[in-house]
Amino acid sequence: MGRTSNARERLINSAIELISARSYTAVGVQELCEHAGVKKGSFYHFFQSKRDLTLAALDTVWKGFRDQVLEPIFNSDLPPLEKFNRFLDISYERHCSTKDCTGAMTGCQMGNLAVELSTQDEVIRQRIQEIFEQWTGYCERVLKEAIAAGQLPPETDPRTTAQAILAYIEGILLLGKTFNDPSLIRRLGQGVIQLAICSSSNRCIETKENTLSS
Amino acid sequence: MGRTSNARERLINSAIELISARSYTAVGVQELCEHAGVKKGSFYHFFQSKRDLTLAALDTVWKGFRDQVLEPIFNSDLPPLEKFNRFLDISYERHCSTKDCTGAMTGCQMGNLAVELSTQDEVIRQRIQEIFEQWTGYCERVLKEAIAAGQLPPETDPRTTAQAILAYIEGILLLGKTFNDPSLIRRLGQGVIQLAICSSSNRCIETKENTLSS
DNA sequence: ATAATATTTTACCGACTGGTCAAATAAGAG
DNA sequence: CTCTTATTTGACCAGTCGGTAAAATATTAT
Repeated sequence: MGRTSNARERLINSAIELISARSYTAVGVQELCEHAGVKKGSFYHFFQSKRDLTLAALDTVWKGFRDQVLEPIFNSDLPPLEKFNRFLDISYERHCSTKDCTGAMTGCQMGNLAVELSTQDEVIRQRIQEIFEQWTGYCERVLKEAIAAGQLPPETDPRTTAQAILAYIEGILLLGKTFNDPSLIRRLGQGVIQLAICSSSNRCIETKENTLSS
Repeated sequence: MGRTSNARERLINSAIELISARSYTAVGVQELCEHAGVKKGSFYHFFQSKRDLTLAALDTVWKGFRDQVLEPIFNSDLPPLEKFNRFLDISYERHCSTKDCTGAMTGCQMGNLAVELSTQDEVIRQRIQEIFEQWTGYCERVLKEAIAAGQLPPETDPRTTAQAILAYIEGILLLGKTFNDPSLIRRLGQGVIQLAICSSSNRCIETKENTLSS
């Protein structure tokens, strides 16, 4: 009963677009409403607070990223370690197109929020921590595949290595944003495989084939 | 002639403390003034704008970091690659002590500002870009030392590798902040040397000695 | 057609935003 | 001691912040 509306979805989409382009604090509820074509009273009909909308936007971003990027790549039949290269190729394309549209490389939507809000909003921090843990879960499974396939030494610690890879990716996006230059994803992305090799031993171990060539 | 004052320095110190703990936008001019014991009129006697103070704070942070951390370590007589491990040890200690004091790991002061403001303030973005370029300059020199000492393959590209290392460090600090857990610096920091090895060739090359052991 | 309800609208709140200005004041140099 | 100048002070600005409350309005299920 009662009427229906997509204002909630419009608000979430506006939040993703505006906050990604600028920052959480730099975008106000008023601007969010104007961009979504929603009056402020309606905003607070659908969300308890600006933070609440941000949490919803965060979930939407994560779901989209997981379903459209992570799942297709990490469930594909590519050789395990090749999946990281494929991931970086997709990331490069995505960040190029947003830079072509807006003039600026915006970096990682989740990493941006984490940096801005982790010390200020414990709920948001924990949500992003959960997301990053799921994120590394995908990497971890691929690393185990690679170990099973003999492409990584059996002493490799999949969990730590997965975290190292995520850290490296986030760092690349941070640097790319700072330099406003997506090509850093290309240049630095090549090193991501090195992070996997030899991670638990200090000696370097030969890989069986040239599985690392892009 | 006329009186003297350290209000300018007090404002810079307050900016470093408050903005590092929260964020640029989350800290207002009013709060900055109260924390520094300065009236707002004085603020605008010393600085043209909030952004101006932030640029001054950025310079102070960078100078301190360079003089107290980078220079002592990278100009020391440690084996070249060992310098990165030493750097990470110091970083770990620093982030632990700020977490013990404030309850939160705050991450990289410069990286935080870069993430928050790169898309919004071109002047600040460029300043941080310059800082990061100097930062990588230190890494680059160490990598060249290591190549000369035969600890890295001669095909190593020092510039790209230096950027990769900075990206990895920034990523570790981002993840550490998100998880509010400085121990990530320890756990993930071990991988930093892997980034240097084999970075330009796709084959893994044996290091001459166990120069990488911590 | 109507009743129940989901949505929209409008007006409003106190607090705070970054920034301005001119007058008051204190301290250095001569 | 005085003159000059750097600093301090407090009042003020328009605009925005996140959030509230209640009445008006559609809309859907019956």
